[in-house]
Amino acid sequence: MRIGEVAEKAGVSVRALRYYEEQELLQACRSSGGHRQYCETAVSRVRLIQQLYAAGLPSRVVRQVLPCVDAGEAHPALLGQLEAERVRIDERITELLAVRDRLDDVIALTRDPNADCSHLE
Amino acid sequence: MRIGEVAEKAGVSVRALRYYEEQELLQACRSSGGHRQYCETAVSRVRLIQQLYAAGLPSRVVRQVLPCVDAGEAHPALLGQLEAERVRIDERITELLAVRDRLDDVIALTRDPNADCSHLE
DNA sequence: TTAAAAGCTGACGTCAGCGTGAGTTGCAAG
DNA sequence: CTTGCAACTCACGCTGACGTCAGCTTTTAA
Repeated sequence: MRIGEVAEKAGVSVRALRYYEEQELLQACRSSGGHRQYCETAVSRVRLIQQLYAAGLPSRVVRQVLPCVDAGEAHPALLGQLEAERVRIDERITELLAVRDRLDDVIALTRDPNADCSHLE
Repeated sequence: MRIGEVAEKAGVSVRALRYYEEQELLQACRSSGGHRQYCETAVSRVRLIQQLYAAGLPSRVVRQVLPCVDAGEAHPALLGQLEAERVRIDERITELLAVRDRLDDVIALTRDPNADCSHLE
């Protein structure tokens, strides 16, 4: 596949794909003319990268995590970092749930002034 | 309270508090010499601001949302935006849960090669 | 009273994840 | 062959939430 097709299927920009390669997150071989050639798994790989970004991981961490997801295992040193990231993600989830509840209260109160407001303050 | 005390209690930098004031997220009256004076509620307000930032809201949205949380209600126009933000937060939570499960699988496999790997690929 | 600590106001620096030209080349269709 | 889109490589720009340094003033502890 060529870069434009991967970009469209994965829902990201061409620029983003070049950036991922620069960050060593996504490999591509080259045609004789220097054009990038992606294999079929590239699309799901890009989706995974996006997911990890969405989880707040910076690219240097993504770069370390990706091979582990591929291999299904991690070096002991990395394992600690993975667990730390897991904790951070868990904290993010907890925060997001709290904020969501708070937003829900505001929305509910706006619609019905007698609604329960257990999460406010 | 003075700015240093608020910063310490809320666990943010002094610079951040000045930035919040600049963004009109946090008010402070001034002493005769020009030093900021915060009321007691400032600390929890800062925590709320941090929470909203953590939810991915940019400061212009936080600026709109804060009075609604205070009042427990929102203007109709804003209500739509709040609901949109709620949806976005919900999506983030779903993504984070997926990534967490994936990380869990890698961690589990690393510790025990026979573990279940239902979330990988 | 005086020195240290804490605050003040600019204003520039940073970092990540791309966006956005500019100028050049590859490649498939007519 | 040539046309025209798609890709290529620099390389600078942008945005947001602060960090940080400079130079000066206020407050507080000794």
